Amino acid sequence: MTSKASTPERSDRKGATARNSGGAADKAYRWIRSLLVNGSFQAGSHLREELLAKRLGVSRTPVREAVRRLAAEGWLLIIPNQGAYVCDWSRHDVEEVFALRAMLEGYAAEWAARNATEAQIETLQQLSARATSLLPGTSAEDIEQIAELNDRFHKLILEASGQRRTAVTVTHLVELPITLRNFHQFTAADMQRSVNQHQAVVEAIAARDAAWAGAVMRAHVLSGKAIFMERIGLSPDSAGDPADAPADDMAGGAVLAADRRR
Amino acid sequence: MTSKASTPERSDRKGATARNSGGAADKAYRWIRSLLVNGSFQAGSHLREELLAKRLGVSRTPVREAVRRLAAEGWLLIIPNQGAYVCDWSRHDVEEVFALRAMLEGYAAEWAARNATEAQIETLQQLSARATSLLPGTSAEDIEQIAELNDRFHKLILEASGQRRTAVTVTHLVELPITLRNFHQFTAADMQRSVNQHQAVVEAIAARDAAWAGAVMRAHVLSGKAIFMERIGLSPDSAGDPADAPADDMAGGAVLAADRRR
DNA sequence: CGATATAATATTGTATACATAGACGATGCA
DNA sequence: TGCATCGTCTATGTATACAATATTATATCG
Repeated sequence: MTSKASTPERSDRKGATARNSGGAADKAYRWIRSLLVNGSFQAGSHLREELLAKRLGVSRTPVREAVRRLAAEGWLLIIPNQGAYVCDWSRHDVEEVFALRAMLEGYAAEWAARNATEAQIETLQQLSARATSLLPGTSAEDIEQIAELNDRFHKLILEASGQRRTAVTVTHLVELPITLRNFHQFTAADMQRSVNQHQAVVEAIAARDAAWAGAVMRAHVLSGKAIFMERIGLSPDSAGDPADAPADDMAGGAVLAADRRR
Repeated sequence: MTSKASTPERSDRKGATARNSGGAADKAYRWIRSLLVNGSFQAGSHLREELLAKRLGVSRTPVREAVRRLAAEGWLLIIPNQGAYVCDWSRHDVEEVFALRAMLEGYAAEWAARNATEAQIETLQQLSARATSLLPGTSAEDIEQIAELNDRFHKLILEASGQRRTAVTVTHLVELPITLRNFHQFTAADMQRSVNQHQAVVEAIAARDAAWAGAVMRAHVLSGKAIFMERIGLSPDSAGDPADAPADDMAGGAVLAADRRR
């Protein structure tokens, strides 16, 4: 390892992060993913390459690439010679994702406590403070703002941890349940608690206490899971799925997924 | 979730596992991956689609798909409009991978202790026993056999855990460092220890003791890390990378990665 | 001689055409 | 009616052709 060969030095000019170019494939990727996040596709529906391509004004080739990528990230299930299907989420899947997030983000927080620069810690404090200042946060814009700050907070911790592979895995995991989360809102009490927990995470990292930071972060994620489950209409530990409104006909995208079969 | 729509019921006929078809794309995927595992490519080298395609006797299209998939799994780094480069592995990367494996495989072992069927436990015991019987295992075939049993053991635990997303993540993580591991052999003592640890894992699972199973598995993975680091020529906790023989010209495949640049 | 601009070349990205495999429906038969 | 087989048809899989972009070599200017 660490060969002397002419590696592009990794995160060079366009950087590893900058897979986001202006290409048609990336355009297709972002578009389809946004539809998945919106819930515009019914779970289990069959995505047809040509339909997507025509709708986007590109050929099947970049669409194929986007679809494969989304499948690798867990959004779609590809069956050979048959195509891509939108994954549906069992209660068990959701639980697994939160458990993984707790482990991995906890791990990242531990390393952030060790590796974060002073500037990064400063930024974390600012993000946390700004969220606090918005706090009662009943209006829609406030909620949007807090959610944005929340995202940046978590992303910065992943970055500060210096654990790259962990970061990309978590990023994929985090985005998946958004599909469902978007249909519900957090109560003021939930947000209060979340913001407080962020504050605690910052304290632990600033104190360079890895174990503390990890523990607080794990608690934070699992607390989020409880809220999530409740909002979804599932009690945090019972089975079954009562009242599972699929939130249909949104953005008119569902038509793309029209499935022949009954 | 759990929609009533006509999902292909997930792991149906060809199953989610059976992305391994006879298609050219899968053929290309397996071939390129085997070269990566063998270390036939020098780290940092540029993979040209047309070369790979010609060598395999297929067109660029399936090769492209395979390359993108390998990039998603962490083998390659794709830079837009520039192509795919073989990732090189820093000491830090290797450590992160083992840390993740310890977490995730430990988690899987916990769930295997809860969820494994009696038949699965029986199989685990058999795998462990067969490895024990091969034990001094000095010959090349013995080592090969033990490695094979080892793989099946770990895979079965992942399967028995019922944690699907964890399983696929781990599978990707596990395969990555093989690149380097293949160039070295475990000592008899190492294998003895590994086999013993497997035995302990089986015991814990058979006892349905999740905490125990998780702890033993985590210890097992981290023990493997120590062996790995030593074999690679890195002391388990010091920095620097002395004696980094790239093990060139293997299987004649390195020619594929001939890089113009100096 | 060195640096910069520019042309030539090579490689990736996208579109289109063709091949192949699975799905759906019709037909024949028990 | 129920079931199996066959044919058609749709969607995916692969190959090829073309376009756009990056890299390398060359030439020109300071």
